[in-house]
Amino acid sequence: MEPGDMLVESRMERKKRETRQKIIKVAMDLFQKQGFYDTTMEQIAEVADIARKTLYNHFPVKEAIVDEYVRGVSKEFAQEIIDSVKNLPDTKARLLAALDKAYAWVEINPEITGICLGYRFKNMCHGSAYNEGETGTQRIMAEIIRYGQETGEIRRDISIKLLVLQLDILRGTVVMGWLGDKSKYKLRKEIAKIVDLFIYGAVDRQESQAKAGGAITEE
Amino acid sequence: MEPGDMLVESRMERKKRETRQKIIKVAMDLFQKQGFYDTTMEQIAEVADIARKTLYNHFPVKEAIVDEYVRGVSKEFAQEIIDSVKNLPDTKARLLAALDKAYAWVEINPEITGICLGYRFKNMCHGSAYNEGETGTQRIMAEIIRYGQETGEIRRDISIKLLVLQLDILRGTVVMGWLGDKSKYKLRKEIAKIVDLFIYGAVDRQESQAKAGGAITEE
DNA sequence: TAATTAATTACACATTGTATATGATTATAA
DNA sequence: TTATAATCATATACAATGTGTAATTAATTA
Repeated sequence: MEPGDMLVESRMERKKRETRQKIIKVAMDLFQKQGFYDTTMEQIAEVADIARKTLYNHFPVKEAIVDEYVRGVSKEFAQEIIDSVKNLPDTKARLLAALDKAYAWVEINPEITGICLGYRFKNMCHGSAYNEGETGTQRIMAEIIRYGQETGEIRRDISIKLLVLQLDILRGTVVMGWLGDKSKYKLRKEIAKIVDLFIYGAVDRQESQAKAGGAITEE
Repeated sequence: MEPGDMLVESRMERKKRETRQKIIKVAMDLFQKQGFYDTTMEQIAEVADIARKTLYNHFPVKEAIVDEYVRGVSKEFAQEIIDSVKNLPDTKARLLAALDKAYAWVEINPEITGICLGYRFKNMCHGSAYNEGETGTQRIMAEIIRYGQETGEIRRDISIKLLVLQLDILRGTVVMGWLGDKSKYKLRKEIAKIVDLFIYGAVDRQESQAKAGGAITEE
């Protein structure tokens, strides 16, 4: 036994993690090549060289593989996105810029995005999809909102958690809508509306609207 | 051929509708008796006295039965809820009262509610769950918001459709959260926060908050 | 009545996800 | 080191979902 071994993952834990990683890699490759719905768990197991039942031990449903993959990707990009919007003038600009970067990825991976969002929304009431661990996007939004609260721009009588939840849900909804009809909506424009609504609310505030230089209007 | 026959539904259409209604009734009875997940499509078909394949012709997945049932119930109650909140002082009070009534039903039917919301959220990008026909709850919220716009209380630079969508999603999210942990959250209190956030937004408006008599605070 | 259209049905099938028992590895302790 | 328990992988079997196809039945139209 080497020093610090009990802090590091044991051999068993490591092997398990390696299997998970391999499953994710194999599965995502297959999804990309032949589509999510035309790829069976059987096939994934075969290519990953494990039993089908073992696959189910790691991921209870096929969607869970996509979910974990997306979590990984978004966590990877979270910090650099946070850094890149830090110096923008206000919360609205920061949110728009951050979501804009996130959607660059979404536009390239529409199918994966749809699967993942559908899975998370469906299981929203169970811990797995929405409570276990913060998403990269959620962390980004939490940082931006926390900073907005510190600077006095965002109200402090509502918890960050609830604010992030609201924003995250709205974001997801817009993306889902866009996925259903990509021609109709311009993703960025829709997001701009939602962010404006999130920050200023549905109330009609003549004076504040003037101050903000006019809100986004519908065409 | 009797007069006005082409305006009325034909025999075939009527029989089809009757079959659908029978399926819904049979299924909901079974769900109530033995739970949603312990009821199979086979069993529903058997009790409804139709072939399993016929059942799938009417409802592509089991959840769709629940969805249509809930749509029916909510449409039934929509008008009377709208009427009952008409004379309240402002939009916020109207929304709270309306949602309060809706949640009386939710609290009695948690399983059905969860199934239905999960199904709608999952298929948000396809027409079926969120675009085909207005929900009762959506109609209620649309009416209240439209009235709020007329009286100048709610901003008019964002379409009713988008406002309703946002509100509907937030509502659904809160309910889903509550379903996952009924002990922790008081449904009404959570809703009150969400409605406040929806109307006034995330921005910190010192003067308006004073005017509104203080916003809802977290405990 | 005959022809056409639509719905129901029976049948077969691929796939999903679970339950159960068994073998293989690893961690823990005597 | 050996024994023991725990954990993961596996094989097998199974109930259920959802789909595709073709045959049958019912309803509409001419």
